[in-house]
Amino acid sequence: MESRRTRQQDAIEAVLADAGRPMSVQEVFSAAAATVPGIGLSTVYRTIRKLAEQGEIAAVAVPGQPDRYELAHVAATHHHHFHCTACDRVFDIRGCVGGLDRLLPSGFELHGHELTLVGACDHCSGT
Amino acid sequence: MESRRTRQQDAIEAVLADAGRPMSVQEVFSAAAATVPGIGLSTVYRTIRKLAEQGEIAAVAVPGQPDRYELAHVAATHHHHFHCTACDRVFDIRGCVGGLDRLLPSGFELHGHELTLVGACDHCSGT
DNA sequence: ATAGTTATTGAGAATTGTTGTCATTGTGGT
DNA sequence: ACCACAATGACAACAATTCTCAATAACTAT
Repeated sequence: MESRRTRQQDAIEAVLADAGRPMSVQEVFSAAAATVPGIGLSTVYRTIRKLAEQGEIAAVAVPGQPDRYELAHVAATHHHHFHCTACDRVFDIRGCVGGLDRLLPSGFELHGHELTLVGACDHCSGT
Repeated sequence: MESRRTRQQDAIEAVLADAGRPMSVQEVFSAAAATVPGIGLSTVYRTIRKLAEQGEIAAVAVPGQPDRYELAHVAATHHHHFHCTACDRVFDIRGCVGGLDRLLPSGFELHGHELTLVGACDHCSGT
């Protein structure tokens, strides 16, 4: 055999699929524990790392915080992120910026890009 | 007194000023040790954290890696970053994208943004 | 179904990155 | 030159992640 499907893996992928926003390992762990009580943190780390290596999920970095992860097919539907500095949550945003090639120094090869808007979300803004 | 200027702090700020690209704490530590032998890693962490809190330097996040830091006056000269996935270095890129407001969901407040291009640098690209 | 093989798990040890503690040092005011 | 105390450096403590390994459970072939 090469690979075995398990309850744990299904739960983790389901959590990421239902999330709608990038989640930290801890968040995935908590959510997955609801479906599979007693699931180990190691398993969540292991599975997320494997999925990331296989390109099934993408990592989203926020300064001073652990990475968040989201399904790659979501990431592929080109979009970006909004980081609320008040509640520290990250939201997905649709739409994209163009004309990035003109920013590229010569000799550099562009494979992708990541845009993060920073501010306050609807819940946290005074508005 | 409120604050005392020291050799260590000067060295750390000098390193960041001369760098020309965002540097990790370890990189700053190594570079500063050339000027101030025996400088402590704690001091570098402490100083960088203080500078970040004061807004003198800005943190740049890269998935799966420790944050990098760069002088805020550089960050203020609006620019963005290029992350070479081959050598894992981060470069500053001049220029900026506009029209971000149209990406913003209603109720959200935009304070800033961070764009990271991903690919291979001139040194690592096959070109 | 049943049993055998082995990929996967969960618990905890080990690593790595970062912050906290505290006696000692050295800056800046007098 | 002296003094008060902010800053340092060594190391402990903590946090996030990876590694290790015996026990478990998914798949295969009977």
